[in-house]
Amino acid sequence: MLSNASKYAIRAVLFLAEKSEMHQKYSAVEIAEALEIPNHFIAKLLQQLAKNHIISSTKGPNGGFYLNAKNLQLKVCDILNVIEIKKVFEGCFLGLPKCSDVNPCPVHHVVAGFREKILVKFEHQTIQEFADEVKLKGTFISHKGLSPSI
Amino acid sequence: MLSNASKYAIRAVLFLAEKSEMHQKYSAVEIAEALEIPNHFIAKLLQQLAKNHIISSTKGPNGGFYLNAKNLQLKVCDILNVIEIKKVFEGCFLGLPKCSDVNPCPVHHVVAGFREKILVKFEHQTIQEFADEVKLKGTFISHKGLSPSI
DNA sequence: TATAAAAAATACTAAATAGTATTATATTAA
DNA sequence: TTAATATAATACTATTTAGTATTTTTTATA
Ligand code: SF4
Ligand code: SF4
Repeated sequence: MLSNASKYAIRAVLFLAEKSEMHQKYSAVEIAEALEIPNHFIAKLLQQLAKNHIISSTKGPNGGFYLNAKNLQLKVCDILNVIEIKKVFEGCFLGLPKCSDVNPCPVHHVVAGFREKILVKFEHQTIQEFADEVKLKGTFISHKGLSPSI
Repeated sequence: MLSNASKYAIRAVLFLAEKSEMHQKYSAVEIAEALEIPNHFIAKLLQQLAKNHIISSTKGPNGGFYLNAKNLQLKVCDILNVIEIKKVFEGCFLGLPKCSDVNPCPVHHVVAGFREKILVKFEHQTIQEFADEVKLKGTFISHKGLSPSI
């Protein structure tokens, strides 16, 4: 549903959000290692995000990526709008035409309901809030030392 | 979420299910034209389905693809098991590790709920039932003459 | 001001998915 | 038994997504 690129980007931003209180910067390499994401791949994504002012960066020694106060108030879907080219929640789940509540397909209510809910989440929840929720609930964003559960 | 291949396959089977009362056979070309799907692509998918006994076929003049009574009692997910290589509903939506109800990610309940529901649909609803529901509710499975709504 | 650290930019390879073309085989019916 | 029709099989090309490598630019600091 989401591309690897989008998933990586979200996790990287969550990582930076979690660290944002310390006002420290993290290099692409550090982030890649922490999240076990391909080094150069995440670097490219971070650059795209920085270019679009979703995250912040400074070059040179002691430089790196970080989130400022403004970044933290952006929405989760702002990340997706940069990384995910094709709109994620568009297009028919079954490739059928003319979807509507009038002539719904057998999965209409399940799919439409899901899309509605996840979209509201992504459009309304700030990166800050998202990260806080992750922290509060003890969700792991790093695979390190964990065997995959799914 | 689903590949084009899976979507095409489902629509093709729905098409055959709808026609199954007439005990007529349809060539790959006819199906492709009716559903506006690439000719050779759907032919290949139909062959795979026939090989795995999800649909039936006969060669030669007046041959073609069709569904017998047994085919109609198969489940929708039987189609996906043939076409979709990687399991559709596995893997974390956000690429996070250790998903569970104990430490849920911010979209856990939305995603887990959706997966549960759609999986139940696909595993329990027969092709016959699926097609009947489509017919009853007037869902379009062909794009012909329709401008896309989404 | 030289050096090193890090982002930024560019260019590339690999793998997966999507789609096309060609040939072989089976079946029916004239 | 030959011709036509349709599936079946094989092999190919194109596009998208994923991932890698190399070079350039910026900047802190020694
Ligand atoms: S609800 Fe059904 S018809 Fe509508 S977009 Fe989703 S799968 Fe397609
Ligand atoms: S519920 Fe959340 S943590 Fe679990 S698989 Fe889905 S996205 Fe990942």
